[in-house]
Amino acid sequence: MTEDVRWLDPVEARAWLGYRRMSLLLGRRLARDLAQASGLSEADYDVLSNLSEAPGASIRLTELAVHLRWSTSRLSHHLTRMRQRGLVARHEHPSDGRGAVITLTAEGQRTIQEAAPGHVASVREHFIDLLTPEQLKAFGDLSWTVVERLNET
Amino acid sequence: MTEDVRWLDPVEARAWLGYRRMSLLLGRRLARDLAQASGLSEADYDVLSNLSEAPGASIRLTELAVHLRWSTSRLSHHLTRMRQRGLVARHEHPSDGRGAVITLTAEGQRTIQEAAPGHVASVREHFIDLLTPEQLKAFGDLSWTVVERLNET
DNA sequence: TCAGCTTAGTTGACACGTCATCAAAGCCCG
DNA sequence: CGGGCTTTGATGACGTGTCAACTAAGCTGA
Repeated sequence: MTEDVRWLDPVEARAWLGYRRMSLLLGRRLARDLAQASGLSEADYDVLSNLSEAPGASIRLTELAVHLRWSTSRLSHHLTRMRQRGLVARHEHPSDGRGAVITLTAEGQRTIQEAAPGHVASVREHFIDLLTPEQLKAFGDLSWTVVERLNET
Repeated sequence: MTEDVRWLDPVEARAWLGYRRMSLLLGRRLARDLAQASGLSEADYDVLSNLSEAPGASIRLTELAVHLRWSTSRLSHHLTRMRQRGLVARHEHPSDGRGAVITLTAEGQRTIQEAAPGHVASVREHFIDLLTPEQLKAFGDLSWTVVERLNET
């Protein structure tokens, strides 16, 4: 039982720790900004913005889950909470008796419209505007490489 | 009340969506791998590895929280759960009556040692080994730029 | 000394995400 | 048609992270 583990070299370790720390701090910060400004969580924001881009602000639950890369379980739980807050509504599907069609309520519509400018500003302040165009391009390439690999399995 | 929001241009939007998606998928995947291989969460792993690097595998709670960039509340909750599983122990501080000193138990020691090789392999498989040395360097620079900015406030 | 401020850590309530399990409806093929 | 397989979505249990409130101990200066 010999040790043949390839530990991370300094450059790799710096990148990995940088990722972990950025992820932790950036997520915390954006979540806080968003919650204080509009009472939404990042999850709420993602649901609402996806919904508002759907034709008719209306989408099948499973389809929304696919767009978000969420499990249907997660989405179902989350929609229950959002529905209780009046941000979304659930309707029966006209032809599929199992189906749930989700729509944006007027309040959900208003909430996302009011939240978006501040959220984009926050994303700019803490991420986008700190990077050069070259860095943004490189980061886009890199992140989608990782994502595509994860999508395979 | 005119709209002067600077929305994201295509390059920016690609980088931001790439980050969000990578964060979601990579976190989910690594958490799953780690949990299946060793029954640890990423949070557990971070606590144990920080603890094992501390002199005497022993550290003050607040100091550990600073290293991890966690709130003391989060750490206190988490240590309660980890202590119930026998991974860590809590002792009184010799000179500060308020103090909690955290140590790694033998089982915690063994668990982190067994978990580490697989976790590093997983990090390599889904992240590090997908990138060129230049990309790793660039990503390290970029992520620490973001982190340093977040540390300021 | 001791009153008031600060620091260490705990706790409870709540939102969140995962997994496993389930019921109901749709589908497909004999 | 009808029996099984699949798909949709809901649900309960559980571990996690946040915020606010709190206790207790240490510290500081009149």
